[in-house]
Amino acid sequence: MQRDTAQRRAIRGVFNQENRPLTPQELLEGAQSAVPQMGLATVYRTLKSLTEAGAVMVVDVPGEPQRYELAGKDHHHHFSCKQCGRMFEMDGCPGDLERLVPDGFVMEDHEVFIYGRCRDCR
Amino acid sequence: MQRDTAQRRAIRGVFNQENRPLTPQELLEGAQSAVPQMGLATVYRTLKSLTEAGAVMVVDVPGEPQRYELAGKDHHHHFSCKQCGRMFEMDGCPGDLERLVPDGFVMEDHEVFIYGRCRDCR
DNA sequence: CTTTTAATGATAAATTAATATCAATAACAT
DNA sequence: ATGTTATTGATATTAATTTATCATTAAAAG
Repeated sequence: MQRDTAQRRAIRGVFNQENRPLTPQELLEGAQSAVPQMGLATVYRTLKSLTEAGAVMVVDVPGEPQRYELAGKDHHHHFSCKQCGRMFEMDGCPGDLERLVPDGFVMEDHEVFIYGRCRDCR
Repeated sequence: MQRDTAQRRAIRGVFNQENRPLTPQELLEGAQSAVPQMGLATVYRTLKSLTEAGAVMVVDVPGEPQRYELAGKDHHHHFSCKQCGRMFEMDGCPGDLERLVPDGFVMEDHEVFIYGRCRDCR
């Protein structure tokens, strides 16, 4: 059976506290305030099981390692701070992307990334 | 001095012919129809010098290796075909992305990726 | 045609991210 | 409290991409 460990509680805690897409490294550092000896392998293992269980989603970011965020959110996009490197969620959607699609091409999905300075860094 | 070689002509030829963001592997395969013995190192070396010269730009794609495209084009975004894996350019821009940005955040840049089927694959 | 040396091809090495290994630890059913 | 075994931490390994090495080739200047 699946066991309830301090490490997993810590990782879920970081997701709930930060509420933004996190890298395995960010999760490790965040979880280490609760479980200082935690290793990176545990983060990856926990991410794998949470992803398979449908509790978290992978976010592929251009030019960066994968990030993970809690599943079940409304459709949204992401803001990446050029200064602190953190990624944030933005509600909503540009809409009307269909007009960008060349003739004969079929749109099935889309991603929007905005880059700049976050509230703390500007 | 910089020498004019068959390899460099072949790589520039692939850029001009395809007119879309290409991976080093795609460039290698395309250039090998002109210079069959070309190696991947030559592609990377040529990309580095073309990038430093400002003739090509890096395109970071979510979850994929870097691609390269000719510099100096009008502002545009990219379409990625889920079937053949090729990436295409799309003129234009959604516009009005500012309304997505959270209060206190400053937008400096943006990227839009559309995923689906290209004309050849649908 | 020679000479000089930038460029190439083949391959090793470096990077970075993610997974596998395995002895030690700790959840939890009894 | 005890035994079983899922989980962990440390580290090795794999995988994917990019860069470095170096003997050989060939561009172009004289």
